[in-house]
Amino acid sequence: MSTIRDVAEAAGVSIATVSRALHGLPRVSEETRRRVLAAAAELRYVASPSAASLASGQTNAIGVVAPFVNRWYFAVIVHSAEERLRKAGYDLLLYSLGTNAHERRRAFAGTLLRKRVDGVLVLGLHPTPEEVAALSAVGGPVAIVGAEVPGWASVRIDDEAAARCAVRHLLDLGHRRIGFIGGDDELHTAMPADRRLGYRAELAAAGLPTRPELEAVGGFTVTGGHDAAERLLALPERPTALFAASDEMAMGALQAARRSGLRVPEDVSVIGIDDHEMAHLMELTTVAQPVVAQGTLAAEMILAALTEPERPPPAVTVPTELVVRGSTGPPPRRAG
Amino acid sequence: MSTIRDVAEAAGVSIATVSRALHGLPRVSEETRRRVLAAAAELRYVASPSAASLASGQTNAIGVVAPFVNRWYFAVIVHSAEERLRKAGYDLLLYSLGTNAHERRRAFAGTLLRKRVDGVLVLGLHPTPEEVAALSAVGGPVAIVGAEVPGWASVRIDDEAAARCAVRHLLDLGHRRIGFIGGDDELHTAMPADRRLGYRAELAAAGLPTRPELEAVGGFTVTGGHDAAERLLALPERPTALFAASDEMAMGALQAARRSGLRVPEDVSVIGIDDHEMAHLMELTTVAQPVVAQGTLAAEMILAALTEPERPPPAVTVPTELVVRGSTGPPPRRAG
DNA sequence: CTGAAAGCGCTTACAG
DNA sequence: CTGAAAGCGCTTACAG
Repeated sequence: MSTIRDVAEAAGVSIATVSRALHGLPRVSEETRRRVLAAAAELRYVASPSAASLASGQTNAIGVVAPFVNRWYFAVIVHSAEERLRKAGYDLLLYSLGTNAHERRRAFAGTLLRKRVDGVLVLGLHPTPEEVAALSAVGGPVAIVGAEVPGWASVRIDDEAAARCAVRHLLDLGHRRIGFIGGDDELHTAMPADRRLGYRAELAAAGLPTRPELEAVGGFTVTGGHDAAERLLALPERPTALFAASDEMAMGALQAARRSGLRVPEDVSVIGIDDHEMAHLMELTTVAQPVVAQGTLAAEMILAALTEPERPPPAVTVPTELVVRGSTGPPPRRAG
Repeated sequence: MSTIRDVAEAAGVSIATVSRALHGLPRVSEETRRRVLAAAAELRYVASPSAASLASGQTNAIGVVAPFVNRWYFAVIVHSAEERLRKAGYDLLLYSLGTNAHERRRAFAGTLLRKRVDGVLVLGLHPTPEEVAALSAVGGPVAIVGAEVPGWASVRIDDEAAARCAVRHLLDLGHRRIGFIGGDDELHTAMPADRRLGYRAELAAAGLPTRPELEAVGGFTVTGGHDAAERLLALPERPTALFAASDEMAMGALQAARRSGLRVPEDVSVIGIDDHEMAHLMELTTVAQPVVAQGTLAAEMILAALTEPERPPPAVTVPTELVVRGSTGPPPRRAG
């Protein structure tokens, strides 16, 4: 492994000049720059990131903190953010916390990230005020996807509006008994109450009461959605439609309906949020959100903050859109 | 941000002693160690990874090179590998190459990874001999998932055997006209010819000829699988069963069949490979592979190689298993 | 335009 | 058990 010293010798200049030439800094003659680049290429020189970081105070790496990467939404965001950051010359350090409270604490306390990254991207987590303070103390800019945090750059959808849009679609079709499958609000791991609030608000706007027995917990997983739907569909007064706070839960609901011998949408309608890559396949009606764009945008927010630290961090809300497919229709006659 | 010097002063010792105490090295008195740990905690000291790397020659980071992270198989492996590596104190640097040949070259040339990681995990790629040589020159141990490379640790399934198992299942049910949906062998991005070879071999073993018109390219995506199936199902002599080299392509095939007005499995059977998390949901028969386990195992292989560099790298083949669900059945009467 | 030198914050023989 | 010192490989004022 060659070092900057080897390159300097080969090019017949000092290491300072090598550093300048390689970084494209001014005040290096074209002739010298050429010699240095040739020598570096010849020796297959790659600068040591550790040494460069130590000397410059920059790591050229961004940390991504997410609860999972093995779930569609997070995987897509990580992928698109990585692509954007790589293009700007940054590495991506992955911190997937799982449901491990200990890891979560370590990550947010800064133990994991301090002195290691120039900025942080937080995905799908609602940090507590203490966590926000701790992560902010890490030093670099922070951007968050899926929530809004004062002082941080953020990009997200309007969760309440998305939920209202879904419920309105069902109301427009004539449904009046609409079940809700939400996440587990205890965990603070994903958008918490907003989608539930939207569900209730839209019902209220239509003059319909909120019925606790129509709300179930699906934990944002396919299986959780299935089980929640199973319970809702076994109710004496069966709902004619189910609104799930994510497509994965909605897919589970689709399966539960089929297994209960119910036809979709003739007997029961199902709608989700996301526009998961499989939603099309399953003919699932959903409120689509731009996932790739959110990852790219968040990455760009960090890059911008790195360049212009004094700019106030932007808080962007990206639009959602109702995508009607085959899983929603009018309620069955006898129920309507 | 406090440095080791601050801790040394607070504890009244030298920085050398602080370093030893913090690393749990011997030859530090209990009393001193306690003082150092207390001072470090008090100051919220976190060692600079850059400085530590520069001085020790170790980065405590592992690079993961994969074509995608936004596909189920890769996302699951990255997640499980990260979990295992984190536990051992290693960071995970993500390099998702996409289909970008330029990025692929950079990654394998070592430009991206040299001096940056202690080891490399390669996922779902079949590196060329030159790439193998280049990545090996990066220095640390390399483990690969999904292929076997001389000199590298590896974990994978027997792709040919898995394919034969799937085809045998269809043959046992009585199918004789079996279509194949494979990846794009040009790309070298995933398991290339092995699953196709298994398909042909099992047909041959049953005394059936290989028919080019029954083989289609699905590119390992849902959409690609859909389109490939559409073409196969439009054949004058329609196949009674489709074997897709991945579950995602099989799911696309399921949809294509449905759209063509064909019932599954009454009119056409469909089988995949993977046991994707949605396979259960779609009642898809498949040859299951242990994905989480492969990620964990590969991570452990790297950790082991880091500890005992002289040990010859292991090459492990993990077992697959036929999971029969609702998407396969006997061929329709008139065709059998 | 170029170089000598200080310094980034650690680890690690070496000496005691 | 502990410390002084060298050294890891860069970047960056500073001087010329």
